[in-house]
Amino acid sequence: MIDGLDARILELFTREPRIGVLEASRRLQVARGTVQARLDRLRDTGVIATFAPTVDPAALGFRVTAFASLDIRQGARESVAAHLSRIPEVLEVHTITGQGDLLCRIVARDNDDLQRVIDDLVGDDNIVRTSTLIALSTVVAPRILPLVESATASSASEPHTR
Amino acid sequence: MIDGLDARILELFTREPRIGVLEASRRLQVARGTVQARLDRLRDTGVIATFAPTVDPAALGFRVTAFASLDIRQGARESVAAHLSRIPEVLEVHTITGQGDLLCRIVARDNDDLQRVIDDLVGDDNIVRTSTLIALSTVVAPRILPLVESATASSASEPHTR
DNA sequence: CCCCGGCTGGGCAATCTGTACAGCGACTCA
DNA sequence: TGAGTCGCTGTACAGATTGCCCAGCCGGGG
Repeated sequence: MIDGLDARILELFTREPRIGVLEASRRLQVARGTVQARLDRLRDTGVIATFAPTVDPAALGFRVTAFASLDIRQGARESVAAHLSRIPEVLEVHTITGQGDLLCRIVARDNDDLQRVIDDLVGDDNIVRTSTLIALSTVVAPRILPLVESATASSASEPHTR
Repeated sequence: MIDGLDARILELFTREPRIGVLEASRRLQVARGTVQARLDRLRDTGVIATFAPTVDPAALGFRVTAFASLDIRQGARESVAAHLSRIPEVLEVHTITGQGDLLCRIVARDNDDLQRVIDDLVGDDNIVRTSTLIALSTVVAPRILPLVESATASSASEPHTR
């Protein structure tokens, strides 16, 4: 899917985002056009989902992160989804296997505020039961580079440098 | 913490990351220096954690996302953390309240591969019990703009435009 | 009433971007 | 083996952008 050069490009832009295509090509010892083409391709294929800056909720004052598991009434998924998407503190929601039906990642300003957010959450009658886990600390910060590395073809084969 | 202009800058750069400072200043009808200063400040204060591109694991071939809850032996957190950080498919780990001790976000190429990843996970003797939830679909995709909006001072007060 | 921080509008040199083109080596298919 | 294709290189050029600086202006706080 991606080769060693792609991986190096991703790594470089992850570590030093403001670097620019030209400087990147110098660092990687390849032609500028190559970096540009690779970057375009990575974007086109969706590997790079977006170049948007990453915003830290904590720095916005939302210092508490929690995961809420919701049991919802049969067939009410659409409705609940709409409800959840109207709550700004809900950062992402997944349908999941297991006891709960939905898993939400939510944030709040503090523990009291979390209560408010949860009250908002369960404000929908289609939500039958909830269970909330508060994230106390981050053991492994969100990361992607190790995965990029392990997804690299050359890390498994591909002898030629290309 | 942040005002309306900050919020508009964040929104603009989130929607059209490649826009550049100059074009952004035109769109927002403010001086270029202002956008530049705001952007610098947002970065310095940590609101913008990074300008790194967002990589999509699915596009790398890791189409399965799961959340694993781990019960670990007392006092073995450090050791387990090190163990987890060595597994590329582990994208983030939080210490949490509740029954489990750690919550991991993991990805895998497919369901079979997920089994392999989980086997890797529980390869540490300090992990007592695990419970895995597979994400079947994304109900609300990771987002931050609604939160930015709700964190904006002007959305609550601050009458002057500044 | 003065000072200060923040925004404006302007300017300048240096750099980068977008784009194009020809050459070249490697690979694929006949 | 030969033709065609693909990706990378090196180069080129115009136009746009960046980083940085400055003077002026304005409103709020002391």
